[in-house]
Amino acid sequence: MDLLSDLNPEQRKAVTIQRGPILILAGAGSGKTRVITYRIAYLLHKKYAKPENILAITFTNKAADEMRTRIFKLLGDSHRMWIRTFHSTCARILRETSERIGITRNFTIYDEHDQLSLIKDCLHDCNIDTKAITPATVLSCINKIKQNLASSDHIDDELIRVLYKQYNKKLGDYNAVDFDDLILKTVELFRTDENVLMRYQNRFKYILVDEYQDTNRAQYELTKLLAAKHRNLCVVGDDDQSIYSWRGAEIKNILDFEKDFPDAVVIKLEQNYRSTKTILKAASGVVENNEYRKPKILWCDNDVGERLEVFEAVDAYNEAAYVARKIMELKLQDFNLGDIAVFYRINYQSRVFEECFIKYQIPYEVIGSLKFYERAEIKNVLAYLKVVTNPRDSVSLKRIINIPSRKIGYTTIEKVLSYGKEHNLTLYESLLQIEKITSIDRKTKKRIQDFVAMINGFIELSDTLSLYEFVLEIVKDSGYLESLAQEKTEREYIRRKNVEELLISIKDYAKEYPDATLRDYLADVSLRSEIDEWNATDERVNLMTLHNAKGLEFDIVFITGLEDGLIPHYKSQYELKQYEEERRLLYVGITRARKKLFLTFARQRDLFRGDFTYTTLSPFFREIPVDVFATTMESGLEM
DNA sequence: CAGGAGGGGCTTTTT
DNA sequence: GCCCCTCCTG
Repeated sequence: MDLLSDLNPEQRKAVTIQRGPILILAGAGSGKTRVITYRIAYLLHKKYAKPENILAITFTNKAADEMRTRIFKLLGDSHRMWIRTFHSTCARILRETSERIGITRNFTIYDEHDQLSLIKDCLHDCNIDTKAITPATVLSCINKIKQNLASSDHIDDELIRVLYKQYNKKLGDYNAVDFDDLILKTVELFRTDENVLMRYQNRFKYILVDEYQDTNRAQYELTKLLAAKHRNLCVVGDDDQSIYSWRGAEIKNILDFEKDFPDAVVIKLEQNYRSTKTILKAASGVVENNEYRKPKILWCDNDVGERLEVFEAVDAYNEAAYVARKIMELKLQDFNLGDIAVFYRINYQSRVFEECFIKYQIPYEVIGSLKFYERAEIKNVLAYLKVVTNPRDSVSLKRIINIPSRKIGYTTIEKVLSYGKEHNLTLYESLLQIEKITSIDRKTKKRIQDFVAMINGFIELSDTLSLYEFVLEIVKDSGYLESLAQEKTEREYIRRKNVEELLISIKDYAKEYPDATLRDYLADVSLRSEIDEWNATDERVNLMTLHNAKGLEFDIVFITGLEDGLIPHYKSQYELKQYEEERRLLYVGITRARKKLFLTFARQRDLFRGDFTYTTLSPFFREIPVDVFATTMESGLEM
């Protein structure tokens, strides 16, 4: 098979091992995606596996789409394989078997915003002041418990234990799950139902997990359960690129793989094909200072390349102007704007770059900050769809009952809710019995009855219309589109444009997946991230956080805001494990660059409007070997 | 009882 | 800049 000729000996070994557990420690730019795709192609080509026996897990939907495309190019077919993220894999498994865990196929997936609404309701129910404990704190505790597969009996904090139970009870009542539930409930299902587990074990004879260093406890457990029978588990990752511990990721999953599978074949990919020698030297200089890592040496055969340019800016505006000027120079040198990326630690930093790039007329794309599917107007439309598929979803129902304004306000909802609590009914069921609630006046009852009649009408329609026609019907009939059409303010205009954009995207979706139901659509969009939507083009500079940069590469990279308190972030300064993760974050950023790297920092930065602080240089900056820097610096940098 | 206007608080990273 | 809370009006 000639595809093996594209590979170096280590890569080839990883691709051709027929069975058993494999750990691939793949340094940055060492061709790990190539190894995974070629391995899948090889297994199928050699008839070791059928397409339906393959489960490949990626970190983002975008990575999954790319992998599918690559396999399609190699084999001419990529159907029946499962190439998905952990979350979308589990969503699908739960959909196929949901009745066994007490939810229906129509379950709603709650995002962080929905989770917070639910937690606020719980706090409200328990008469707890949000000043005593913030909803965000509760959310973070709940997520952690689920990510670590912790038992609720072992929660020390009484308050959290009560809230945790209440929160989960509500999710159950609403026929809804949160992100972490997708994994957690699948693990629980596999643990309790041997037949279901066996069905999936038999199906997935070969399992491949990418970015294994960023799996959490629940994902680890899920992987182990699925692979227990055939033991053809191939995990790929790099401990130096583990940057999601705050989301429950445990670096020890990759460090201890050989303990879990003593017969594992370990393959190290240490040749970097991406960057210049200079860039690699800078990256190594930084990451070598970490204590928690497997020792390794990344090397490359590429050119020495250009040295790193450093700029000390007066403030963030000066920093952005420098980046803009450099980008104009690069453009004159025939670089595509699409080959250029600007990275920063926090989304907030993107604003100054945006302002500046508009002024300099540099086309750009911001990836991540204001996520399309998290915009209020988009969530409103989706909430209508969620209520129609799952009327028990009270978070969505509450969201839309008065959007557009129907004069059904807070006090009325409270009355309906307390009636529901008394009679053990969901919000929707209570609305159906609105006649019986004596404390609500005639006029309000009429408004509610009209609303319920409208929703019921939508539910009936959902079977007869196509996905696109149906959504169009809803935004028109509900009066939502019209309410945005007033265009009194710039904001309302943008909102309407966004809703129209959503309609177009639904049309495209329906074209791509003609068989997809409303339920499929909702599951898909609930699990889509901003990076998934991003399409690299030649014409626009890419702006994103260091986290979003993982797995990507660009000719030219700017890493900005190299200041103490930003990289490392001030909240991660005090604990060594977090501190080292910040160092890895910088390492990830540096290793994205193929040809040229720019580092910038600002002497003062406005934390938020008008409040300036003087900064000091990032301690990580001093770890970069001095001889990789260009000698001609734009300012008198004190080293 | 609904809803708009105005004021104060806080911002890490995201499937 | 965004969200949430409060206060006031109709």
